Amino acid sequence: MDVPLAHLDRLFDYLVPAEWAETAQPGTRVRVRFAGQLVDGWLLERAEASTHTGRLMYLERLVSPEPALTPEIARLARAIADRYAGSLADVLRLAVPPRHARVEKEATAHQQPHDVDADADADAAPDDATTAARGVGGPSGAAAAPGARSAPEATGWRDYPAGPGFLRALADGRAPRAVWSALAGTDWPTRLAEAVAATVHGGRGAVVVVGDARDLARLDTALTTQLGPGRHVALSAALGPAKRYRAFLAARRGQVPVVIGTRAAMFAPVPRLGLVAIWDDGDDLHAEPRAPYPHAREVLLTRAQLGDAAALVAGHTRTAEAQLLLETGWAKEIVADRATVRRRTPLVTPTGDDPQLARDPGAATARLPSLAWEAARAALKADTPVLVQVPRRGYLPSVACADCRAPARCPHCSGPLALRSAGAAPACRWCGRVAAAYACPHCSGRRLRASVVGARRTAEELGRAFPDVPVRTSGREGVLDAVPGSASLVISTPGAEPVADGGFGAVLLLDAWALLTRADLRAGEETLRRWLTAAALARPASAGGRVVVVADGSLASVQALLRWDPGWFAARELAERRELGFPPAARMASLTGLPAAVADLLTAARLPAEAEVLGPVPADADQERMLVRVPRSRAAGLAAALHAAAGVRTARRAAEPVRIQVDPLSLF
DNA sequence: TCAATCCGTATC
DNA sequence: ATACGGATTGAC
Repeated sequence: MDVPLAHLDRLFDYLVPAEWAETAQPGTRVRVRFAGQLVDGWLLERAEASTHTGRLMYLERLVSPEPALTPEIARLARAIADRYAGSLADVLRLAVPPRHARVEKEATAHQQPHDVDADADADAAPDDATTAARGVGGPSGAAAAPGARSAPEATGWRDYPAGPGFLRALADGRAPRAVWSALAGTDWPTRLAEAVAATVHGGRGAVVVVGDARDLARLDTALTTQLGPGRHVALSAALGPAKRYRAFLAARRGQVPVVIGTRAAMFAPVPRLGLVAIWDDGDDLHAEPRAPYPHAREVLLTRAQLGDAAALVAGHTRTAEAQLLLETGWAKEIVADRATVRRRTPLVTPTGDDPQLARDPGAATARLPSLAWEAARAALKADTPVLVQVPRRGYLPSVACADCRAPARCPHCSGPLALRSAGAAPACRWCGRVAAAYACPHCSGRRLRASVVGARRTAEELGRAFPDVPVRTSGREGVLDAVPGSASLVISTPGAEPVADGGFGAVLLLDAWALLTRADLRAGEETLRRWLTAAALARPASAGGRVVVVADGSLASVQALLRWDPGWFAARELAERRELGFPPAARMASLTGLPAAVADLLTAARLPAEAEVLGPVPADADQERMLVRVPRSRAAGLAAALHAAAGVRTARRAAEPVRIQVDPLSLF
């Protein structure tokens, strides 16, 4: 029932008019009269009789006989609603794209026998399914359709001792679960495509989720190579309603065994799901911003669990959540041995942003320590491109002492000082106090400089330093996909780094301090993720690849980068979160709303005995935020209690909403 | 004692 | 939003 009220999050019985006795199947969309109004709903089950004692109403309308909601996804949606203290209706809105009647009709044509004329609208590929398969789960379903290529030799997985075994298990129809730490320079789209191909070869389907459109395009290409055309569809919110529903239907109807996409694809139905995979699960794009705010990794892992499918959590880095999967024994790691890691990784060197280096005559610009400058010069001289990672524009520029370069910290709370606008006095990003008369505690200097400057300015400075070299930028406006393997400077914000033909000769990671001082539980993890993602684009050390990170070498994130050991960092991170009682070691929920409303919800909630209520934490405007923490063993109880309490409030018509987020991405 | 009205609550 | 049941009120 498409009503947002928490206390109505349950099933309601209706009579099915005789004329729809056959067509009104589970999974179809219906319209019903509910409390006097016409509302949309899903037909979830057919039954002989109802336990409802009151009078039953008839279905008002069968919107379409298309069973868009499969039993697997219905069950998954209920599980995700329960996990995130949300309503089934909210999850279903995320899970099933809006119906597009014309697409539904036109796509029916594709199910007619012999209607496999791919040329009719070849430009729509790969959205269009063109295989001969009909129906889901039949003995000659799409996954085993004739014409499937034999499983390709997935040699790239041999770099990892557990890799070939994982692929064999996929092909054999088993359900292995793994956390994969991809090697630097690896062609990860091809590795993922190989895993998918092995699954498809074994007669099953797969769902793969990546963070953004660029990653999706790369995976799309790799899959077409591995599986041939027409064996998969790409789903993303960017497609637009018609294409999106067409791709969705192709998967739902079993015309393709594989769905790839951004998080919009995490609920995509595929016939006989055999594998779910997520690339770069630390990317915050995987967190759904709409209620109940499910994370793609959690949705996919729940699917694997419920459907007895294999799972692959992949990335250059490793999140604390992935580490927890390993430490609980739920998944096994796929990592290369140390010798292979060393052979594939660039040489990583930290360099402090200290005054000695800055005064070095070799340092041609104020921002670039000499070591970074040397690495760039050497790479350009070898006619290889240089990648410079700079913080995204729009970040508040943090400030440092202009004399000794020590980060300027708030005298009251030690938070980072930032310039809100040029010329204004710096203010603390944590407590908001304005530091009007700042004096550096190290050298008593009174002058401050912005330690984070926009990408444009960096590009200008570097361009001046290397006048004969082309400078390209990749960022918000204008993302580069790839650059040639010849000498050039590429200035990029995190996440927008292009790949370079043959790899970058040098990668410079600037302004680490801006990333590391973010007031966030995940700051360290996120910093390492961005560094490894950029550094993985460099050539191996043996081919001259160098990475210079402008940060203090004693920091854990820097250490992890130097050693190229994301597993070590993740274990450390998880241990720390265990100690502090933070997710994923504990389960947390945040409640955001007007103080009275939040208090009201907490009063109504019958929280598990172990629950701790923390806060309030500052939130927007007049809102406040409370955190509730329970041990992982009480996670289900916490979600149930919060959902029930939300139900009590909606039943009472409490006007002021409270946003409930389980495992919110940021806690502070 | 009974009907008209009000209020809270469920919504098949 | 609307409909229903139970409680409340006021008139006989």
